Amino acid sequence: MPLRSDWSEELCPVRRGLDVLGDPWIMLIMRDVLHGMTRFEQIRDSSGISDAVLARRLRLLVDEGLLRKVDYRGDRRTHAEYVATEAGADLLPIMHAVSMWAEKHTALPEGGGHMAIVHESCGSETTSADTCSACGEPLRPDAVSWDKPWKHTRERLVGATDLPA
Amino acid sequence: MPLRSDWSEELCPVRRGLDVLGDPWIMLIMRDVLHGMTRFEQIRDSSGISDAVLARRLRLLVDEGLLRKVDYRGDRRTHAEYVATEAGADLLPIMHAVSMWAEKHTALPEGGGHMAIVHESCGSETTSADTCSACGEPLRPDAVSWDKPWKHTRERLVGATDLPA
DNA sequence: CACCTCACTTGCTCCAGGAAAGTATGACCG
DNA sequence: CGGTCATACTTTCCTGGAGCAAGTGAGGTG
Repeated sequence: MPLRSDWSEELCPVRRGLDVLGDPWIMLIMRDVLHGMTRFEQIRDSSGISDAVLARRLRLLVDEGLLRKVDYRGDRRTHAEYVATEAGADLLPIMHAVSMWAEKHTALPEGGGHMAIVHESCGSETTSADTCSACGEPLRPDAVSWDKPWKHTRERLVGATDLPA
Repeated sequence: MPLRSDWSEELCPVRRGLDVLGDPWIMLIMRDVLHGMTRFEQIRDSSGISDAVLARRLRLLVDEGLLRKVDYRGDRRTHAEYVATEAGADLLPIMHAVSMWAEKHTALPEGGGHMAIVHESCGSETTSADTCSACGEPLRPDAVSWDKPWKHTRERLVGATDLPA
């Protein structure tokens, strides 16, 4: 990745992973995409990223194979959309792990609350990042909801769409 | 954290987590510390970080409560040492998740190989980031080894040392 | 007391980030 | 068929952190 020294050839997989993920915006963009926010302006408004940086990151994510850009026929015109590939959807366990770490080790701000990660297949909250702690099944994105009490929403995620619609 | 816009007050826990973790060096430093590399020069030489950036990151990590700085009486003089707190040791599932993602979705470089994460309590490799997929126990850092075939080593991690030695 | 090691700090240049404004494309509107 | 609007960027400008290299200061050593 051109934003920093290139770690894609490192032998340690943690370091190779950080070559892509060691940037605060990457994960935030992918979080939005997995919540069904696929359009440029949706992601920008949701994450607060600047136009220039968002454009660069989206290009990077497409190059790295985490996102796929598709032209989507909306109500009255075609939009550009970014959807997660399997590599992108597979960031979900990392997001869960980050979320669980933050809930345990950062101060809950005013008005916040515990975000439960719910495995819709079995209906239970999971305490593991990658495997449902209740039923033992692997957590697939399209079977997971994030329950956000501060927004009074329970949002179902969307999975990979490797095949064009 | 002063390196970027402050996200510590965000309601979304993913974003609060990225306030600390959205930097490539943080995770790399913590990886080294969990491998028992606790001294300034060890971390610098292992990770390739520059002196100035390492010093700033160590200060940040101490401020954020992921590391604790201790003066350690060595062979002939006292050294500064950085050891993981519980908050620091709890990054382990995130590292595992990053490692597993990278092994699945990045190209293995020349001379590389699969890094197995071994739960020493039961002797099995785990495929889950936070819970041993073989025996179901939570993965504690001091019961985990990383098997690195390219170095022909199997390195036992060290856990949190919240109480001064 | 000159010298060494360790853990930083300082200075310098360069490039990425953030904010705001500009632009290209296509759609719809009269 | 020209004007306006929405969308998805690109460009410009400024500031600040990254990376490199050299310096500094506190202990300990011969």
